[in-house]
Amino acid sequence: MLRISKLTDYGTLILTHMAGHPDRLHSAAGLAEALGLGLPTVSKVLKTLGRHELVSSQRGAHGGYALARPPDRITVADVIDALEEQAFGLTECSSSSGVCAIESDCRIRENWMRINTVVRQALQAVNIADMVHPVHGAAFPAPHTTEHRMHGPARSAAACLPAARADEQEI
Amino acid sequence: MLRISKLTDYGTLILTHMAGHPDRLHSAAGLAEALGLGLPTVSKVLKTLGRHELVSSQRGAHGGYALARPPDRITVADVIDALEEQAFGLTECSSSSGVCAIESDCRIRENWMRINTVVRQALQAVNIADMVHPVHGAAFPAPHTTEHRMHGPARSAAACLPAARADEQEI
DNA sequence: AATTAAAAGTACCAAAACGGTACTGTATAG
DNA sequence: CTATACAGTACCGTTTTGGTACTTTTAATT
Repeated sequence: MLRISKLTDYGTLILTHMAGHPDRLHSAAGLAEALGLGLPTVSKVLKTLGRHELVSSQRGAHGGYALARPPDRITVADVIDALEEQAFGLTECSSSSGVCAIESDCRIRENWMRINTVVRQALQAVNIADMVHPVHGAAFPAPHTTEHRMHGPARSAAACLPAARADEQEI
Repeated sequence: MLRISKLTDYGTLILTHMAGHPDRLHSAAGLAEALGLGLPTVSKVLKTLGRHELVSSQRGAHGGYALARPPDRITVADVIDALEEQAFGLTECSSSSGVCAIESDCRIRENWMRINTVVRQALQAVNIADMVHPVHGAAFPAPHTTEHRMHGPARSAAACLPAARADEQEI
């Protein structure tokens, strides 16, 4: 679908919130309350982010989470990498051998790799610190677009979109 | 998951094949055979592509499909737009009103819109004609990357990837 | 006109992914 | 030693996805 999962959206939301208050430690419960998300969900996201070393955790009473690095060193691509992995370590493609040999069209793969690289670079260019400040200048690359059919993450973003077809969240 | 759906992968595969033989009309059956895909699947993809005016169709005996425009005017973004739509015209976000009001964090939405724009531009920069020719020069923008963990579409692309974690297909 | 080739439309179903929740375990502060 | 808060695992309902079948419409050929 080329959409971003809700979990990823929550992740950016959470990290952005934490980046806005770098001083204190954030408990999962506190974040859940502040952002209007379910505690188990926030917990799950934070655990995953911790596993990928985007946040550090302090257990026990008065524990909580903090950003593992300065927010300008956590990119959107990092968040996606952490939260989109979900499951499967290898797939039918590597097991069921090559059915694609037909017609030598497999150079398309090379092209997709290029495309992915490009997209990835776009995502790497945006970091959490950028997200904290409302977009003002030309902070992001290439601002002028003609047709920007937007979409919007799930709760945070999409919840307040204008109208029909507002979801979809396709990039 | 930020992955591309198989249908979209098939779409680029089909269009690329057609672009390689611009002379003749292509029947769904012929394409299915040439690319090693199921006829119903190819049929479905072509119908959708037709609905979005990326291919034109000629019905009846000796009918078939042809590109609706020169391959260099069909971008990957076009293909994605056509094939990723699948279903839902509006979603919970527009119906269940705003739960996101909490904490004013909704400026994140604006940032996501920016990000999406950037990604979209990357996808708009690649067209079907680019896919026909094996990547040679710096045809695509920004080639040099450090970490390009690839993945790969489903049959065409991914089917011949190296090893573990080869799927995922995340962009 | 009949037949045949081929696209168009609709509907359906199994499998997988997503999103969310619960439960149990472990560490730390007071 | 108790309350707090993170860690891990497992589960389940819902939605998407991918694929198939069946019927209808259009056009060429004989």
